[in-house]
Amino acid sequence: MMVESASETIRSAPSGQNGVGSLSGQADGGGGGGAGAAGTAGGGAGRDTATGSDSNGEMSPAELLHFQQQQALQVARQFLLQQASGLSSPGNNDSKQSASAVQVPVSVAMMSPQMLTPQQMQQILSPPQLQALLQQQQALMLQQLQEYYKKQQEQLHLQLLTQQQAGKQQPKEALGNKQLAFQQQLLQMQQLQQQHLLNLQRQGLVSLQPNQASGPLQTLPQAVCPSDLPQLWKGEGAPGQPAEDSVKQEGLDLTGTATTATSFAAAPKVSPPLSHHTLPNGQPTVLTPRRDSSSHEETPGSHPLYGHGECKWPGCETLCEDLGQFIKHLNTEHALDDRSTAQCRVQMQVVQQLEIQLAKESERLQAMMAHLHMRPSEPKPFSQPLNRVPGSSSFSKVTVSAADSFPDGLVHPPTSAAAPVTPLRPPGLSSASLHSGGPTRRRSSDKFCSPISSELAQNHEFYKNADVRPPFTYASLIRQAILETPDRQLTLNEIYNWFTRMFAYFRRNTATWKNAVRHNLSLHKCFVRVENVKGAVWTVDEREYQKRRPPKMTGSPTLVKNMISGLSYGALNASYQAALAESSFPLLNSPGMLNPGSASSLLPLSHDDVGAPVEPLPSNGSSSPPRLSPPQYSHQVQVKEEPAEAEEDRRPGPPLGPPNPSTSGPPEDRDLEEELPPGEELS
DNA sequence: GAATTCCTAAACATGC
DNA sequence: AGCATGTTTAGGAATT
Repeated sequence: MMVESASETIRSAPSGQNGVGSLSGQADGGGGGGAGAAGTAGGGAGRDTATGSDSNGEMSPAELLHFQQQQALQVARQFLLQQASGLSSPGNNDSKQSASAVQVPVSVAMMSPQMLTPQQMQQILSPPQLQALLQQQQALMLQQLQEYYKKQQEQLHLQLLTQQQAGKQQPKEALGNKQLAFQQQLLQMQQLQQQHLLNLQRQGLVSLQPNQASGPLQTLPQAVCPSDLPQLWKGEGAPGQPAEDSVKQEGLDLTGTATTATSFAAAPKVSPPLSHHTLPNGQPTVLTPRRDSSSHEETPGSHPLYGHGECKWPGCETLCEDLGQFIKHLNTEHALDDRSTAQCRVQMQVVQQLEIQLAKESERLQAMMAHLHMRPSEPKPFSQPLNRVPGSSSFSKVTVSAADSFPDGLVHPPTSAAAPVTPLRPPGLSSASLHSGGPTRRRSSDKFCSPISSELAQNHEFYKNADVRPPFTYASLIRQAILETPDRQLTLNEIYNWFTRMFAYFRRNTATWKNAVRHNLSLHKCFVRVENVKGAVWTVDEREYQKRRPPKMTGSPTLVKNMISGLSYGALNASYQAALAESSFPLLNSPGMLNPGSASSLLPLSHDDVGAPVEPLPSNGSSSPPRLSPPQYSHQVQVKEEPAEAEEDRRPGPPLGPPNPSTSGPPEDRDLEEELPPGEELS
């Protein structure tokens, strides 16, 4: 009877899982995105008319972003095609051909609505290739724009001077407008760069790409918001419409353009780091083309912006009978003007978004593969993007450790009783399984409390950022939390904090797991409540904890099997959900599961990710953390082996700990623990 | 099928 | 009253 009502509430509670809810919410957004895709066609169809541009302008930011992302995907797709066919094509191509080959994707982005999924893309195209392409495109466009703006600035300056001297009646306004437009361009460009930088920062890219990040962009204070984009597109939606109009509309908030100009003038610094990349086909990056028309005019028989009798300029599908006509069209309609540059700018952002997305997905994929024991046949392709994107280091961390531990399977050799898992043990997860959620079982590591510390150490970043349920029992987690502190005692609230700090999973459904924590604290004898100066604290009675560990399961094949399968599914499920969410609406879902505390965690993470793989950093790592600082230390303890972890379990008191806990901590507890260590399963 | 473990939910008590 | 903290009970699920 009571069960009924209880089960009802239970049902309602879990079903309200935030993650799912948000995901579905975003899925709805995806529907909107689909509409945005439809808007692609609509925009293309209506492009000929001014109303078409207006309809474009009606797209919501979300739709627009989705739309742009689709464009970006097409970019990659196009590039794939080129890679597959174009590169091996007749030898009539010279470097120019390769140059144009690079530009094709950009310009063809709007072409076909159907496209490859990011996953498909990644399967075919190696991330470094795609990345090189994207970066090169950015560099190209950036450089073009920069040169253009420079010239414009000079011209404007000259004009301004001459006009001021000659007389100022009617030209004043026009000039003002133009200057305004120019300044607007600069500002927008700057904002775009800024946004890119922010994106990178959010993803942790910056820390690993000091070259790019060290540009003048950092000094820019404000970022462009997605809502700016519709305006942008609106402005360029109507080919015939002077771009100035669109610029005028938004020219009001122009301020401080002087600094804008100067900062922008320094922008070229951004491109050099990019320009060193070579094309996937080995051709060096082309830096010279200043206007697409000139650089392509010599292209024999084809033009990257021309295909199927249509102009492939984004948003333009003008029919051109032959190449000559197209060239004319290109020079007239898509000359180097505000509109074209604006379009270029948008495209640039699309590419940037794609780049970020690609990095994310690559990480995710590798994490998935790591969990599934599908060792990437070619780790190399992923290594680069991964290095570039330490941001979501949760995955890169797993990835890295996976790569390290896979070859030998010894990095984290089965410690103690958990040994049987060896053959199938997931790289980053030494002995436990992941659960996507719910009451599913089984938290293996509880049986072998020792592994949990190393487990956590190894996958600290993963658990911290991925919304994946840790494979440990509440009891073991609580114990771990307590033992991690120098004095091995925590208040309830501190335990809570430890949970939320260490596991993204516990950042939601707080009522549930907090209740469980309290329940466990009360239920298990191994947790002893001690009245302390600061109130009640909880300690671990190690003897009791050992006692309650049944010696079973040490080699149970079935359990191990279940464990593994559970892991695979759990990890896959969680990652997949996250991937779905993010891949579908990367621009829309920000605060998602990977983000909690992102700002605070990103910086150290990126750094760690770089060093983690090789860093031995054996014993001190997990045991030395000063109070309340586990996040900084733990995941580096990569190679910590059974002795280390056993030791840690035995005496979680860090090196620096012994002095104070010996006196401050609950005496009885300490005694117990120090006498007990031999009982650890390391035997 | 029983025993055990773990998880989740909930009711209740207590103190601030 | 509201909240945090503890305690206890109950039931479901998985495993042995």
